[in-house]
Amino acid sequence: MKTTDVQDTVKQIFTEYLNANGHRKTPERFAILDTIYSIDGHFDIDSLYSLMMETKKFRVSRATLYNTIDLLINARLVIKHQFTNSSQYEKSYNRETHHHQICTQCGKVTEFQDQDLQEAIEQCKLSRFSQSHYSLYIYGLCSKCQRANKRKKTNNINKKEK
Amino acid sequence: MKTTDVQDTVKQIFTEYLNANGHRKTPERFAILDTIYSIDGHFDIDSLYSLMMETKKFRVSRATLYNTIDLLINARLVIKHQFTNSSQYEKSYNRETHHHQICTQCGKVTEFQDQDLQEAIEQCKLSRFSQSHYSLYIYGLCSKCQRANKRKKTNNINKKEK
DNA sequence: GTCAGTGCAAACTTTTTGCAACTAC
DNA sequence: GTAGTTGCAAAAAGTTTGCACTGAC
Repeated sequence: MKTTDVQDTVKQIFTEYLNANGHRKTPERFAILDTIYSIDGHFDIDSLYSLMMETKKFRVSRATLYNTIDLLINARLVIKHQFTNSSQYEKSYNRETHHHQICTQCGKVTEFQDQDLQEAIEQCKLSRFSQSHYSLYIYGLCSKCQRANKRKKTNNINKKEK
Repeated sequence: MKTTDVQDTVKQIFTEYLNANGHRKTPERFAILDTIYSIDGHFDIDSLYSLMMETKKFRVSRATLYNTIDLLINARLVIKHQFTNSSQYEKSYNRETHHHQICTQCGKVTEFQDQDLQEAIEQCKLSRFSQSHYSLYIYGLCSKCQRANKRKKTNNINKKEK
């Protein structure tokens, strides 16, 4: 599916969602949806705010961003993550399911895919619970930080570390 | 393993960790460790603070709670979660590996176990990344909220909902 | 005695809320 | 016209920081 097709489709899904729930179709809401679906990967409220100013010259308040993102989450067009203190978001329509690996040292978040794992999680039967979506976060050290630590350890050969 | 054994063991692990990293063994730190290992399930800073006042009559500042919990996370005795805006913690030594299911409506967090799933995740080979721990959060509706929604839908049979 | 650790309060960051002005319907 | 939305600013909530005092070593 081309990017433009996705943009159109999500716009349509959002329109239907707004109609179905008696919400208004304001220009702010569609500008936000559009910007979000132009972003690859994760973003937070602040970077979304800046990006809208830069690319669309469209100024919306942070309050509206929070409000609209809530609607988009309910419409299943956006997923919210909380790796750190501030929330991160990402578009969710027409994206491959993926998992996240997070470096506990530098905080870098990388995505990866694993078909088997994905199936195992989706197959997982939960009693009295209707599964809608999930997040798998794997914590550890990225290769860069591993190397950095190895260097540090060699330099401080006397200093015992856990 | 009995609870008292666990308490003793984690105290020993923490002592070793503090020694190895040149930190002091203050009474605050051990009181916090002790209280945390008396809690079943998740807790946040505020409830830990209250609990220490109630049960141990031990008053520590929030700043110290944050500091000490960071040490405990590094010592691998505590795990941090961020389901919501505020961080939640849980003891991690001698606990069965478990996953979390979170109700997107009422926010209730339940734990469950699944041996196959656990193995699938641990086996998962990540290129250039050394896995230390992981979190699997499954979102959906708990049975209570499912029933509540069903009732609501029947009452508003005319109001179309997504 | 020294310096890491503590308590406190202030600062900071992120998110929510109240309200007047605006606009989609 | 009216009620849902928006922007703004203030408030709230959670966490971090600076600093003087304390106590583990």
